[in-house]
Parts: sequence; structure tokens; C-alpha cells
Amino acid sequence: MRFSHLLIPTLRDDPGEAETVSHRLMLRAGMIRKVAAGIYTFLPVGLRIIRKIEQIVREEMNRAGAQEVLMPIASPAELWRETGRWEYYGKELLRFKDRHERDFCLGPTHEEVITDLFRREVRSYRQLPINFYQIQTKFRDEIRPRFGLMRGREFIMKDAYSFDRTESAARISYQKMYDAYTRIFTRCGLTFRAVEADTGLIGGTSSHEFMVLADTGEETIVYTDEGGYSANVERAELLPEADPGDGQDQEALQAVPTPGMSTVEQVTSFLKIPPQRLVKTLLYRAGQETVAVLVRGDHEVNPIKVARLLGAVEAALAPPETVTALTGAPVGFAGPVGLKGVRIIADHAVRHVRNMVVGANKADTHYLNANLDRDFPPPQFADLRNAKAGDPSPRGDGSLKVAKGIEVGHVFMLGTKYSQAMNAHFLDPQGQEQLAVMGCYGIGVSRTAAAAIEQNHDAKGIIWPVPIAPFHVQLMPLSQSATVLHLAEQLHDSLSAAGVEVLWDDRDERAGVKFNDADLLGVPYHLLIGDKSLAQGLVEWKSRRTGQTVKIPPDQVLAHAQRHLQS
RNA sequence: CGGGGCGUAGCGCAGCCCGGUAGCGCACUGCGUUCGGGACGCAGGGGUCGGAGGUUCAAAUCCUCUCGCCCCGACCA
Repeated sequence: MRFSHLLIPTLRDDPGEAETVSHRLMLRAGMIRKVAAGIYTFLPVGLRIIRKIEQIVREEMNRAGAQEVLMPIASPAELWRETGRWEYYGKELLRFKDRHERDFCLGPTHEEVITDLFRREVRSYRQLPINFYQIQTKFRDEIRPRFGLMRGREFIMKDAYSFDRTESAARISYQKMYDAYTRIFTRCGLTFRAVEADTGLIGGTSSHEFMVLADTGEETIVYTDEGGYSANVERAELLPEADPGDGQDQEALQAVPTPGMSTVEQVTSFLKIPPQRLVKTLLYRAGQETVAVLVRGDHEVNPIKVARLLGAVEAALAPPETVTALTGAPVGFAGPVGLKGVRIIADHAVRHVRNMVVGANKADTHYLNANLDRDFPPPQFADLRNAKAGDPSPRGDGSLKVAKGIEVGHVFMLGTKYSQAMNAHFLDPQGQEQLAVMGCYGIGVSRTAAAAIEQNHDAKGIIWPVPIAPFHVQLMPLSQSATVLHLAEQLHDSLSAAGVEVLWDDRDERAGVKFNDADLLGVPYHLLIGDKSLAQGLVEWKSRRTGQTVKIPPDQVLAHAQRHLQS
């Protein structure tokens, strides 16, 4: 492909709107252009990358036995009302009316539409298991779209939905998708990790997220070196630890003034104690109930765990008025001692804190040396906090480490949530109606492209992994001399004929311009043809990643290319 | 939704405080010279200064309203 036949509007300057590496580089390399907040046009080079990823996804989905369909982007409100999500989904669901005033939305995901298809068309257990997938544009009206393709409002997603006879059969479908995802991200040339994820309200038994590891990732994961355990921090289970048994004596409870000191940092540095000795008391609103949650000063409450313990949909910090009403003190001075009229729950780690510092439920006052049993009744203990580096693994295989990741895939056991809401049945061998057991599986295709850049770039630009690179080789004639141009054309033709994807920079630009654009674009191999080396009958093959250059005769280029592209 | 910032040529920006009819670099067009890591010269094209209203003899500049975009945050006591 000739460079001059594609619109590749590279930019010399960083666009002011982009902060993130992938966003900046995709704009500069002329791969995407913004149309509105979180909404982008893919230009030819950007689209080629998307197509590459899609192709890998498609091959692996097909191999795993899923069948491709294409559902509409617009879907009618009735389907969403059946599952309650028309109300539940909130503002992220972009709604509109057609000319007859009928309610529609742009699909943010397609459980409703696919379940509707299933219940209309699939009758018998003989047709199961069945798994449908599509690669399609999704729309989610995010609160704050950001980072270019990383969190767009419109994005390209592969979504798949499996239907099985039983829970155990569904687990097999789930495992097939899990394995397919592992192959997909491996084939894309990405460094990633599958982590246990929260199943949230949807319930079900399993959920895994596939995280591309990158320091710029929005998600935090914990893992052990041996790979025995890895999970999203939100999800990571923490077992109760044994009492370190330092045998400290309980000292007398004592109120101390802590004027204006409402944060852990302020109180601990004022009292000159380590944060582990402070126990903070946070009031959470979960459903109809308000609870006081105790965690150690160096720990963070995990609201998802709080909600799960209480059987609520979600838990959020109570507003300041509630805090004042219940504790009689402004925010920052709540504590378990003498706290009335509210249930208290505590993280396991609190059990072993002796002589703790806690709020005194009085403005500008904390207690020193508060102790369980003696000063306040023992609360219910549970795992209520986020994991942090150094915590013991729940599998007992060492301690947890922390890393940042970008969520590019998510597999999910749904159970019968949707089949029940929408009456999606099949007939079992006994002729009885049974609810289909479902799973759903998503891959952010456009986000995968962005994640690949976050993981593979240097100061000069992108460095694509070969399998998802827009081209394999960028061919650069460095002068306009007839021999150089002639050889460039010959090499372009012979490589292309052999299936090597060549971007031939046929522009009449200076060498420096071509080099810089090539580095920006990130095509993995550069083939340089210049008068200098050609004088010795050689051309240069250069690796974008390592910068390593070898000089080879033109008739060996094809073999050389094939050798590099295979690995 | 709260806070901050920004809309002036395709991109990056100056001009705005202190009103006087728009400028710089890159990109783009033509010609010439150049040609292995973002060349140079000469000559050009391109902007109703996000939009609407107001003040004024005069508005990119002052005032009001509006639209769009970016960043941070959305409450860890």
C-alpha cells in the first residue's frame, strides 16, 4: 500500500486535548479524530488495527464454537422494561424517541436483545449449548469520557452470550470463553493477567477480568508471584489473620482534644501514633440501613464488600447530616464507644488492635486506648476492606503484590437472571420447560488497541506487536533516484505478493520526515532503501522496537521478512 | 453533579488586563535550490476570533447569556 494513497495526517505537535499516551499517539499518528466527547472517527490506519484485533477475536470465537450474529444498535424500550434495566441503567443508557414517540435506546450491551432472540427461536435442549457473539459499536453515555479510546462513549465491542441447560454445563461454556480470551490476548502480543472480579449484584458464581498490565491502567489488581491467586482489588478476599499476640496490656480509656483534626493523617501525626493503631469509623448507607464500619487507619473500606454483607444493592458513604445526627459530632470524629442506634460492623483486622485511637463522637475529640469488649461491645467481624500490597494471599501462597491494569475483557456467569426476567425457556428431555443458564463475555476491541499502545511505546511513538500492527513493514526509499525508486517498487510488489503487508512511503519527503513518521506510526519493521547502502548492493532492515539494523541484499528481503514475521 | 481551565487558520499558540478592523511557528499551494533523523529561499492561499445579545463612533479585546471541549474531583471521617 502506498502511503500517498492513504489519509495519514500525522501531527508534529502534541494535540492539546490529549494527556494519555495512547490518546496522544493515536491522534498524532493520524489514526483517529474526535467528532465529539468520547466519540471518534477511525482513519485508515486506525481502522486497520481495529480490523486486525477483530480478526483474531473472530477466529478464536469461531474456534470456541460461538456463532457470529449482528444485533441492531437501536433497541426498543419494551425489552429493557422486561428486565427492569430501562429504569435501573440510569443516564448511561442513551434514550430517544422515534417519530411515533416510541422509546428506544442505543445498546450499551445486548443481554435483552439476544435473550429475546433465544426465547423466540430456540426450543429444545438438543440445540444447546449455544453461544452467539457479535462485534459491534456500543454506546454508553459515560459521566466523563476520557483518555481517547480508553473510555469513549461510543466504542467497538465483541460481546458473546452463552445459553446452557444447567449450571455445570454453563461453567463449561464459561471456561471455553475464558480459554478463548487467553488465546486472544496472547495472540495480540499483549502482557495481561486474568483476575477474579466482582460478580456484583448480578450474582452468579464466577467472573474474571482480563487486564492488560500498564502503569497507566485505571484498575488495580493484586496477585501472587506463583500465580496462585490474582484478583481485582475490589474483589480480593482477605482471610482473618491470627492475633500477632504482642501481649500489650489494656490501658485506661482517655479522651484527648484533637482540634480540627478529622483525617487519619492529621490525627496520627498529631498524636504521634502509627496509623495501624487508629481505627476509623465510617458511616455507610446501604439500602434502607445505615451502618458504622470500622477499619484500621491504614486500610480502606471496600463498599462492595459492605453491600454484600448487608445484602444491599450498593453501599455509599452517608451524607454529613446523617453523620452528625447519629454521632452528635461533625464528620471526622465518629467512634464506636457509646455509639447508639446504629449497627456496627468491623473489618477482621480491627479485632487485633489494642489500645486503639477512635473518634469520641464529640467535636474535636478522640479517645486513646479504646478496647474491644471493655469499651464497646464486639461488633460483627467480616472482610470489609480493600487488599493492599503485602497482605497474605487467601490461597496461602505468599503475600499479595499490586499492579495497575486496563480492563480489556470480562467474562461472566449470569445464571438465570435474564432468562427468568424474559421467560427464556427450552424443553428438556422430559418435555419440561427449563430456564436457560446464561453467561456473557465482552472484549473492548477499541480499548484493546489503546491498551496495546499504553503497553508498547517509547518517546518517539508507538511500537505495535506484529499481530495487530496496521502493517508489517514500512518501506522507505530515502532518495528520489531512479534506482532507489525502482527497487522500492520491486520490493513492495514482491513482498505484497507474498502476503507481507507493506506500507510504502512513496512521498517525496526528506529522510528525516519519513523516519519520524515511521517511528510515530509504530510499524514493527522498517525497510530502508538509500543510495548509501545501495552502493554496496544492500538495503537495511530495521526493528522499530530494538532499533537494530541489518544490511541485506534485496533478493534476501522476502526470506528475511518472513522469518521475522513468523515469530 | 462540584471545582478549575480553554475555545483566535488544519495543528500548536500570541494578541484580550489597557477596545482602533488579526499575528507567529508548523502544515498547505507554486517555482527554484537541497536531499540518510522533522531543509532553505522567494511568492502565495486560508480565520464572520465557538454562538447570540448588549455597551461603544469602533469589540477577538468590556458586559450578559449560551454552546462545546479538556483536566481534577464526586465526599476514607
